[in-house]
Amino acid sequence: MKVTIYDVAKEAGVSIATVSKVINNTGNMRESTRKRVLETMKEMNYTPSIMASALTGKSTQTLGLLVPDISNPFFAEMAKTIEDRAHEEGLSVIICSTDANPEKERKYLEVLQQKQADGILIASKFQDDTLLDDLIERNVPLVMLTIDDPTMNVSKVSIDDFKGGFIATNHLLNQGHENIVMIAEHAYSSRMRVYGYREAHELMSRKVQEDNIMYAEATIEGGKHCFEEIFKRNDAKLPSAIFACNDLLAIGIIHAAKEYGISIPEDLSVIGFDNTILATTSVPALTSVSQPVEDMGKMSVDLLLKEIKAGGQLKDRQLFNPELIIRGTTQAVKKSSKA
Amino acid sequence: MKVTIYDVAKEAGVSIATVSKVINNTGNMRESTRKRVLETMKEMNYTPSIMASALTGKSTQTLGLLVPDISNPFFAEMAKTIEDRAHEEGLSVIICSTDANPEKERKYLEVLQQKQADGILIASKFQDDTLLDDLIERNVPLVMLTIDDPTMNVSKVSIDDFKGGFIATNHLLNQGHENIVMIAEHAYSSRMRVYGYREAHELMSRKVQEDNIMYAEATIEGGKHCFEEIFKRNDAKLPSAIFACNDLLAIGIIHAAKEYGISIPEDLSVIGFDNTILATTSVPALTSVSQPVEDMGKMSVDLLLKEIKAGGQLKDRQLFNPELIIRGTTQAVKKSSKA
DNA sequence: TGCAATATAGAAATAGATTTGATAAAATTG
DNA sequence: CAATTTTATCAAATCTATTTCTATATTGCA
Repeated sequence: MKVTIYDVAKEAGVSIATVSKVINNTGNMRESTRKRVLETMKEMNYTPSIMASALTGKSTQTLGLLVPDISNPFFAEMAKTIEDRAHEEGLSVIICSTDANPEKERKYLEVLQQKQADGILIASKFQDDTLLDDLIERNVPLVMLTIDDPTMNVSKVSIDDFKGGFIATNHLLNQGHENIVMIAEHAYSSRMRVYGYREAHELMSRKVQEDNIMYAEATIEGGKHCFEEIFKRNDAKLPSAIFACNDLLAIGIIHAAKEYGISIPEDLSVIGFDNTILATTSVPALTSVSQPVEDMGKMSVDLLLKEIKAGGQLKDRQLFNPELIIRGTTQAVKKSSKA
Repeated sequence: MKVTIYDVAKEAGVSIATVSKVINNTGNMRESTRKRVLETMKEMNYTPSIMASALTGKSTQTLGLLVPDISNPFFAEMAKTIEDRAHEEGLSVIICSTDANPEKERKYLEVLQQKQADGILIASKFQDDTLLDDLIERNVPLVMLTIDDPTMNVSKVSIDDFKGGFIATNHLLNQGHENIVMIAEHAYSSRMRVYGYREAHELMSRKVQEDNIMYAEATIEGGKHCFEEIFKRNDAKLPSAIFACNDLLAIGIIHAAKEYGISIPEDLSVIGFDNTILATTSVPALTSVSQPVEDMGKMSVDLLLKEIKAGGQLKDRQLFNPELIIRGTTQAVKKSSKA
């Protein structure tokens, strides 16, 4: 069987209390004793049982990560950096895809608490905010990732979504596009990106056509549907550019456009968001607003660790800079068509 | 504080032993008692502590999943289906990306055992096979996923890689390609795919040029490097088709080809493997050998569950069928060039 | 009715740690 | 050198379950 603290104690000729102190580096102790115990532990290849230690209220060395969908490359890439950083610190990560399903949200949160996760990283919007409020109230260490919702009083790591929406729209406007459709998700980040979209118009004294702001699910299919809906509108009003709130949507747009015989970027410019691997692999390569995934993932773990130490009292906020990566799906409007 | 078994026992007016029996549905008991305890548990919103229960040797309701890299869309998609299935069964999944790093392999396995994972899904090759041998010897419930290595005496879920290699190569040969480069990974699955590649040649009485079988890391960069290496060869010997062992490599090939002014599929046919989202989003869409990711993920969890019940003694083997999805990156050789 | 057989419930041991309070040993002080 | 303080160690309680064994209570059958 597994070596326990009792075995070590017996072998080293001390009590289990002494061994425990050596493990946790607490209390006073003769240097010779500490050394002897340490050696015995090594010799016997002893590792403390996390279960037993967790039972007494100690940490489980486990984090929870809630994402909408791990098969979305953006979250997969994010998960990778989080996992890397966590493992560096000796923590494991339990990943949960909520699928924007309130029932799953509830259940996963329950499971994570039952498993006594030391802290939870939330990169998924919650249908039911009261679940989060409950966590906050009970001081569960929490960091919200990519969700900079000011109504939530927790630590947050995200990009400046307002700026993200602004630079994308601004780029299109500067290229001469006048009719720009924006496709948003039903998520907090999108709200701010929409404001950025508005601000860009405002600064150039352009009026926003309200029906140019559409909403869709963050999937390729969602993008296709949107395109079809746009296409069904009055042909005269067809946009010359579409700004999608993530790469999946943008890819969907591109696919649908191809089916409809509309060439990109000649007839239609497209901008995505997140700058995932999909943006680099699509042809033409997708212009996209990049989030510094690695920095954000690393920061979110570091922040959560601090939060855990502070007992969920910290409430920090880290804002990163989005960056527009210009590739092949955007193009200036030809003067002829403008005139 | 949290409600414990003691609280429930006191409230229901029974001993903790009785409550435990109700929880685990063991032992005999008056129906009225069982009902009363059940009601009290519900009223008090009691959930048993997994830590305490794990301490006595019970399950932790946790699985480990080892993949080479969760940010590779193939494994992300696989992880999603595994996670879904596991959660249906009330299990959480700890995901670990080994990055083909022996040090990480060792550490992650150690962590999973320390956390008393009920079972481990391995979808990552191991540099150090002795680590796995050790697990097998100690009857740790194990399922190898996408790795049908006959030297390993464990449960396995994979596709028929031989067939996968065969149908891809066969398709190219039938299209009139005579000089087909195959890019493999250093993984067991690739070995079998290479045999399939050979068999396809054999059946058509074609000789395999040994230097047409190349090896690379499963990344876009790896694909690019390969292409450059091929290109550096004698121009006269340039292949008319490349069969890559995964989509990332194929995408890398396509990118590099573009840089070198070689058009696909006119000048060069490309086949990928895994049929990930990348295959559908690339332009032209990538012809790829599809693995039934959902079925495989689900099956691997089900198998692992059985394995757990059987105490790691089962040793089942499930082989799925690969399917060639023909898209836009493959094309028959023009007769003129053949003649 | 009496005794064996069975059903029901609980006391106590156990799992592997942490932590507190007590005690013994060593060091310090007057 | 005795009295006091400090240091080093351990016994025992605790955390929240599971499980075995024991003690009643109930039932069945002669």
